[in-house]
Amino acid sequence: MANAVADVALEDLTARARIRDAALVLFAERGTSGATVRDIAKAAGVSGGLLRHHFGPKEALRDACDSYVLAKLMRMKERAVLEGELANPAFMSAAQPEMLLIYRYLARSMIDGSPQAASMFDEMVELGEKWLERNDPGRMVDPRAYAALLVAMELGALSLHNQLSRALGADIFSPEGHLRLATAKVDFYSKPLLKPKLATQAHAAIERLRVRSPEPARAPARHKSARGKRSAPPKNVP
Amino acid sequence: MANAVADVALEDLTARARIRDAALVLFAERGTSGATVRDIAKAAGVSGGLLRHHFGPKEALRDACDSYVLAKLMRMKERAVLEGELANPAFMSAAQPEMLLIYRYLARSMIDGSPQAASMFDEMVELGEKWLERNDPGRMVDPRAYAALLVAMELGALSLHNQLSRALGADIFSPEGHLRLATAKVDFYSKPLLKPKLATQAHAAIERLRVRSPEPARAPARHKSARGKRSAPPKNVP
DNA sequence: CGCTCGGCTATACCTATATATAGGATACTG
DNA sequence: CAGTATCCTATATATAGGTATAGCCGAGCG
Repeated sequence: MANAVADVALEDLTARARIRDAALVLFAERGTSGATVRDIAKAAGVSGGLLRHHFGPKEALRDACDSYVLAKLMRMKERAVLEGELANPAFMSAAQPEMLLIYRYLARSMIDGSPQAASMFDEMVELGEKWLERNDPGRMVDPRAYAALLVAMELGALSLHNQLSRALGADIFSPEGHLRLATAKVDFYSKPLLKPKLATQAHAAIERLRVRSPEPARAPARHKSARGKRSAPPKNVP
Repeated sequence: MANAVADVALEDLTARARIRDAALVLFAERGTSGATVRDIAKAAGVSGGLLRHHFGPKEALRDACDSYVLAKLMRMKERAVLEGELANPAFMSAAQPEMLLIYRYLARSMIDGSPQAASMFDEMVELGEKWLERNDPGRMVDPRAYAALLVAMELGALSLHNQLSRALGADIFSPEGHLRLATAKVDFYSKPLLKPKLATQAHAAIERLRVRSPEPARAPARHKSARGKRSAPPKNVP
């Protein structure tokens, strides 16, 4: 558990800070419902009562963690305003270990879905959209959606760090695994999977769907699901 | 609540199937620890005892869901072998509503992390890697890592569907939201964020990090992080 | 009819967990 | 030194939730 930061060092020596740090770790690892206050207290080396004394009910502890992470992100944001860190594959290199924890917590809380997590997500989307508009004005057909997708994918991949690490054979938070992932990220962000021709085809296909009755695959009213080239008729499989 | 599929209609009328379907939904929504057997039983309209009668302990129910989803995916795989669905932004259009549920369950179980989820993830990575090798042989420097990242990002974005939907102002599983997301995906997969020059720079930077003893880019001399009982191996790196 | 058997409910546990309170120890202040 | 405010532990309480069991009921079958 990383102690927080130098400039709040004094407070971070307190039990309160230890509790918060332990909560960050366990919430990040197991989620809100998976982490128990007892385990958090034990991890922080204090009694459950003290935890309650400082933070009150579990949800309040959770909120405190959210606020802490939010503040951290704000500080980080002002340090590298709109530098395009989202798309910079080296941005994780720059992060201190405590920042990795922050990001893991962030990714997890996005899934659990607290109100603060929602606003953090939106904040990041906003940031990404502005960055897009500044660096590539008008290149994407829907910058907002693009930014949202970008953030969701980055955070989503992060929240799957366990699977990712196993598939890669190295913890993506270790130097080795991280470098390997960074390489893949550069490829990912520089070599388009869809070639222009395919892309225009795809856009056209989407446009066709958009114009048509916006009833994608669901059963259209009365008739059987006639549409769709692969409406699988009753095959009999157990 | 989508009943499973037409082609197993008979079995799906049974309470056992209703329980399984309800479990799929609740596990997908709240995760393993967040969903209670009581809630699942209530959602299925049966008693808790019957649930236990059919599936035994909670973990076994969870396993049954995993197996079910795995089987579904296998069937889907054989239907569209290596068709590149991962990278095909329209692949979700083709999916029936029940498939959406399957994917949501999949994404969630990746985070909770059962053994079966792990093998499913690996399977998808394998699939993606083969597809890469077939369609763009030798284009990516590390196809394995690339495929893993791709899968993690796709599934990760899916697992953040709540945030994504809110940021977009439309449920990404609704026709409207889905189309908007599909458009963004086409852009995402066709318009590289990193231009070639930047990409080579980034690759070079990573290479430098790889040879050197990994030293974080901006590591301001920080005084003792001594208190941490973190394992103190030679390389102190993010 | 009387029997069993599988699907099903109701209910009884018992542990884990969140919540709450009482009281001890320590430091700081007058 | 007395007092008190803060930090802290130990313990109690209520509830939730996973587990387990006893028994009902309707269908098939001799």
